[in-house]
Amino acid sequence: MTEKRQFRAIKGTRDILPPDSALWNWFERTAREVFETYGFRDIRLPVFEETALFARSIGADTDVVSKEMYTFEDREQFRVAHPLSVVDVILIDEAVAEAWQHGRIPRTPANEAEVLRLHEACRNIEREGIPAVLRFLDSVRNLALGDSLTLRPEATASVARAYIEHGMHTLPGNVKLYYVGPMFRRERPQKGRYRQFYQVGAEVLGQSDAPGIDAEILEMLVVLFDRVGLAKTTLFVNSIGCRECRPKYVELLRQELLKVKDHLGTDSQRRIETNPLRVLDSKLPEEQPVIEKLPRIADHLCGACRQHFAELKDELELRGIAYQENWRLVRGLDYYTRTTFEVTAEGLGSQNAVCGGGRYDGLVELLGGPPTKGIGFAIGTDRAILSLQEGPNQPKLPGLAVFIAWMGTKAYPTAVAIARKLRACGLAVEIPPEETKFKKALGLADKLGARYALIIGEDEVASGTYTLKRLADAEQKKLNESDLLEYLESERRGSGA
RNA sequence: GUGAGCGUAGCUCAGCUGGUAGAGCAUCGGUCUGUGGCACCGAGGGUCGUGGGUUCAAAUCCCAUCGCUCACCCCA
Repeated sequence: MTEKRQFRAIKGTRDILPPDSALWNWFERTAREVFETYGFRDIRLPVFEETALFARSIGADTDVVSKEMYTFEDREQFRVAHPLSVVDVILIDEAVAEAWQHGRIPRTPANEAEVLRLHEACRNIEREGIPAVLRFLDSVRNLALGDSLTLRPEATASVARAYIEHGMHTLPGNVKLYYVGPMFRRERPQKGRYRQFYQVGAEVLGQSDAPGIDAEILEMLVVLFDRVGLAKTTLFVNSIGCRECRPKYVELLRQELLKVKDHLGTDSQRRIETNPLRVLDSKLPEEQPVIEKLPRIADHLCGACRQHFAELKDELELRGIAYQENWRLVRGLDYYTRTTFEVTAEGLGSQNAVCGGGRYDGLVELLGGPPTKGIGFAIGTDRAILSLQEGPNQPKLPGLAVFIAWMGTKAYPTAVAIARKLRACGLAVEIPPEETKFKKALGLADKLGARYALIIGEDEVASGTYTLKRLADAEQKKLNESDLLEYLESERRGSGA
């Protein structure tokens, strides 16, 4: 008897089914097309990396790293079967001893204690019997043999790692890369937030931090959102300064917050110590008057940052990009400097950001690479799709073009041959694998949303002309094979399919 | 991690204060053996999330558990 329980997608993951998957593909394809027109090229990255990469880049103190990552140990040795005899145990014991000697077991204090315990258990097997064997097996299992790996919670760190690893700083000009794929974060799911979620993002890495780079990236975003028809998006920009001026501002902010501490809620009071910038993000209505009076970072930027931000805004004007300056827009990740930005859209519930990004001039160096400037963004695909589906601009995506209704053993070979030719023209064609009455076939064609039904019976085969019926208005015409191919191919181009 | 709401057919849901399951849509078949959408008729499909308790009797009341959803924390 097989088990009756049903398998289900695990919490925070989901299946994207047709027809939704078509919308997803179209969105990602459009992003690729737009990005490529801006000179970006695809980078395919692993979905997991050394845990330390994320800890270093995102910041070990952030929630993302401290409690929201899918981290696992990459074990590869001592996945031993249960020992069948005392001899087996002794053999395993010897193998462990040798591995320890040669450093194949990482020499951590925990492992050292485990190895000692394991040897002790082995020695006592004759005297104690089963309990010692169980202790022994426990210790074998507890050995932490592999590297700590983590499913990527975001991709910027991976891009930076790849940039360094492949010496991309020697490439001519700025390195412009985009990526598309899943990310993983172990959070409580809610609207627009999943444990496996998808992003499309882009990064520019190189020697220059010219505001024109920032502006171009924002232009590219606006163009993309416009092209996919995302409704009611708003671009917010801010500058959060650099390593020079930001710490001074944060300290000033902390001092000011302490003065008004009594007017803040418990969450914000806690943030005064943990991350004062986040207080600015608070949505609590009663805190708003207090927050409005707090010092603003724009007034405390160093000369260079102030100029950079001013030039960015000039560049945005120049490009005719609508934006709102939002002094309360801060980023949670440690590596951001200067320019930060976010795009919000409608229909998303409380998680209304579809895109976030910013400049991270110190990141590559932090990861051991050469001094490098960088800026990038990530679009939350789940949210973009959600907003698209709730918005007014539903793209019409081409579906099935032709359903071939055939009857009679003489018609079948002709139908199969024509199906292949139509498909070779790029048309989506469905052909029933077994004889189906025209009535039923037409009904199916209709339900599948086909634009045309091609009717092939004994008569058509005999005359060499086939009946093409347009399902929308029931108009029929008789065409020979070459006219048919020509007609449908021009129809395909016309429908943009 | 915290809080709230909800779990009845593939989907959306009804089933009032307990009397052992129903509708619409969808699917399949028929009316209609070379032509779809409409209409009519019919069929299949549920151990009412799971386990326990109260009761003569539980989808309904109680407890537990699992799951889903939304919000908070945090963040894209």
